[in-house]
Amino acid sequence: MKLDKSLLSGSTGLLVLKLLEDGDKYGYQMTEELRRRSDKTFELKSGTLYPLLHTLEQKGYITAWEEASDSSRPRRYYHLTDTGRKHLAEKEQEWRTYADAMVKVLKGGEGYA
Amino acid sequence: MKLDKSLLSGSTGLLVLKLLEDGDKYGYQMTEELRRRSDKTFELKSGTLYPLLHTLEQKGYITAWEEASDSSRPRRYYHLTDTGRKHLAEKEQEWRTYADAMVKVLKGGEGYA
DNA sequence: TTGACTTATGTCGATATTCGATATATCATG
DNA sequence: CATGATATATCGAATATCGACATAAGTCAA
Repeated sequence: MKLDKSLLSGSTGLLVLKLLEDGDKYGYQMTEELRRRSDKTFELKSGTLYPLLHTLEQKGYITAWEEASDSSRPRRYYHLTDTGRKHLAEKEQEWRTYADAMVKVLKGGEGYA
Repeated sequence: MKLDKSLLSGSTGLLVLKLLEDGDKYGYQMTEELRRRSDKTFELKSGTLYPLLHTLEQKGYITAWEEASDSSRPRRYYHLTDTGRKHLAEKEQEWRTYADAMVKVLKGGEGYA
């Protein structure tokens, strides 16, 4: 089944921050883990992920550090800051509020009309 | 609490079609009913609603008819077509899939790492 | 009666989000 | 040695939403 990607847009930041709650991770790893944890529902594209990570870093929610490596291209690990952790908690609450409201509307309007 | 409007963006079309499932409605009425049924969580702006209605009409999901009136500005009522009804069912299913995946990710990754 | 508020539909430009395409580079596997 | 996986990144296009603005009729109180 082809899913409309825009159905939950705006929540990608929340998902990424949530992944970092468990510990530092690098971009590609996040893509993989998100696919796994969501049973292939969320497939983050590189064109979405990397600009998003830069934005989250600019906002102070995450910080980056580079894995030391001689030969190959270094991995950029990201770390969830205290500010990011607070922001994540707020966003999680917001999502629950929205999801609850959605359920209410989808339940039907028989009792209202 | 100020809610981030973009958190569930993309689902507005689904909400509007859902409202029309109960019967024909006009734009302003949808705004009111959506606010009521969602306990003030969803507040549809006119700048969002009217262009959206025109788009849904173009796609054949809804049809419009004007309330007969001599003096005042006529209300534009919208009707859910069969195509729209099918589309609504698909979108509802998609939303449930996404919401389920969201819950899985937000549950935490302890069991995965 | 005048001013404010609600009802009602609509456009426009700005902003944000996401995707697809493209680019680059390393490593493992056949 | 070519293909695919790993890994990060940019760019332009498409889309969604909002805030501001415009218009116009009805209601209600000072």
